[in-house]
Amino acid sequence: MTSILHAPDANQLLAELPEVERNAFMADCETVELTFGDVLLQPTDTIAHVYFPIDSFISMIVVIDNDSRLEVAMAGREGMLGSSLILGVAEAPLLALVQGAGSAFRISATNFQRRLLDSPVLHQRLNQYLYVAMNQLAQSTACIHFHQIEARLARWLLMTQDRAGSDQLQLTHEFLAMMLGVRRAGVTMAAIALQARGLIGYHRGAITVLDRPGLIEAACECYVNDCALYARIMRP
Amino acid sequence: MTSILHAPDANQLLAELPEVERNAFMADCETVELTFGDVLLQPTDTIAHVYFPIDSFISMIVVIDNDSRLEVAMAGREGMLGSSLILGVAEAPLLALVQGAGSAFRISATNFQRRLLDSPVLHQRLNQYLYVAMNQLAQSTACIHFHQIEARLARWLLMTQDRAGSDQLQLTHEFLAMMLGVRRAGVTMAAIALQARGLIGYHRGAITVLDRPGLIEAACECYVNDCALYARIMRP
DNA sequence: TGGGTTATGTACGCTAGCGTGCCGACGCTT
DNA sequence: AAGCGTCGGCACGCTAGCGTACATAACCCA
Repeated sequence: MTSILHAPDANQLLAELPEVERNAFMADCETVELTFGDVLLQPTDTIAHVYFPIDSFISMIVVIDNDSRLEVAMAGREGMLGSSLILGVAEAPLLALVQGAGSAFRISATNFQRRLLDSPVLHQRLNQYLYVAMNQLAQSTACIHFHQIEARLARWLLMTQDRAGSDQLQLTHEFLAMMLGVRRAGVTMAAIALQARGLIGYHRGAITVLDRPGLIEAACECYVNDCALYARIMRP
Repeated sequence: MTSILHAPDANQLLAELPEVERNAFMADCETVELTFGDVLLQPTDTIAHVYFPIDSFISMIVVIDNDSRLEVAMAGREGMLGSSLILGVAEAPLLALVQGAGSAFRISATNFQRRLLDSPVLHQRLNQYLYVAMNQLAQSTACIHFHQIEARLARWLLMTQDRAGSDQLQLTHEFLAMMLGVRRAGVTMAAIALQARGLIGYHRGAITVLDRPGLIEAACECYVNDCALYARIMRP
């Protein structure tokens, strides 16, 4: 158990807990495989399980006006799905879609809430995560409003690369368009521009990050701001 | 004390607590007057006081790229300022600006945290509020991205009217432009359109809501969605 | 009463991104 | 090897909103 959690691909919310609490928590967890495209939660669903991704990652998406979609948050090994249960609310606010296949720890809602009560250290760490997520959500709102597609795409690819732990990403322009809330043709234009600058390469549903520092340069500052906020709050 | 809290203009997060908890909480509160334009918190400030508006209200604003601003949340008598302390994080994520002058209950950060520990009922209610605020923030992100200025302006006026408790609002187009993250001239166009439909009237910094149902019609659905969410979670 | 300040109306050219639709190229399947 | 579905490139006209700037009008104070 301990070995898994100390592995580079363990979930970061759990990995840094004191060993006693971690073992207790893990005893209630099972490891599940998530497949690309799985819908884990729909808005207003009752949350049955909480997920802690290991090498998978999940997109949280707002559905508005029946057919518009926009990704507003992402959870990979640095985060979790089902965070409203930390607040004691068992309702899902957003559409949760598996965006990167892989494994995750899963715990039932009732066991999760019991563990929260048992372990103030866990509770406090998850509260801090919630603060970070909320803050990032607010910053994202402004990012999505003010920044251009090309910079937003660059930021999105960086965030995805971090969570996928690979510089090869399986994504179509169509899918990216839904995430960013823009036209598919708009993504194509932005991708062409990034490719022309030698930052990425792509071919039929596979994007490769070629120049990560360059991509950070091309992205808006929101990417580094997000990273800095997480680091500041989660690793004091 | 009780009379104040049962008055129609008491803070709704506190008013519905059991009497014992409410009295204990109120003992640590003082009533303060907030003036239009006061900056109560800057991003990364340490939170010294938590505010529960009575007839005042506060805008929470993201500052990005040094000079762009965008309001992402509002707290009036239905809400509070300093909610990250509910999570045990004493850092302010956003710029908090007094947008409607009036009074508020104020409690020090340390007393607030003590009261949270003492009163699970209070803690739970504030957790629910945090869920609502987070959910509204996510919906707002999509609203700001997809909806047009005119509909967003209508929504914003309705939200402000609810919190001001008056159909007379003291606002310039300039100020509205900052809130909505658009040009002043864009606000003028939208205001002209709403006025032409007989929904509002205005004159040099004062806007009057003339036809509230019509304004709800003109606003995007986000307004009624927000109200419904608050009602569903906060008054079961 | 007059001069400055503030709020609003309006106009100009410009750009990002929209909705749509079509075409070609790739690659999987049979 | 042929056929079909998927993916990406591109082009069309269009719109919302931008940045900027200037003009009018109301109000405030001296």
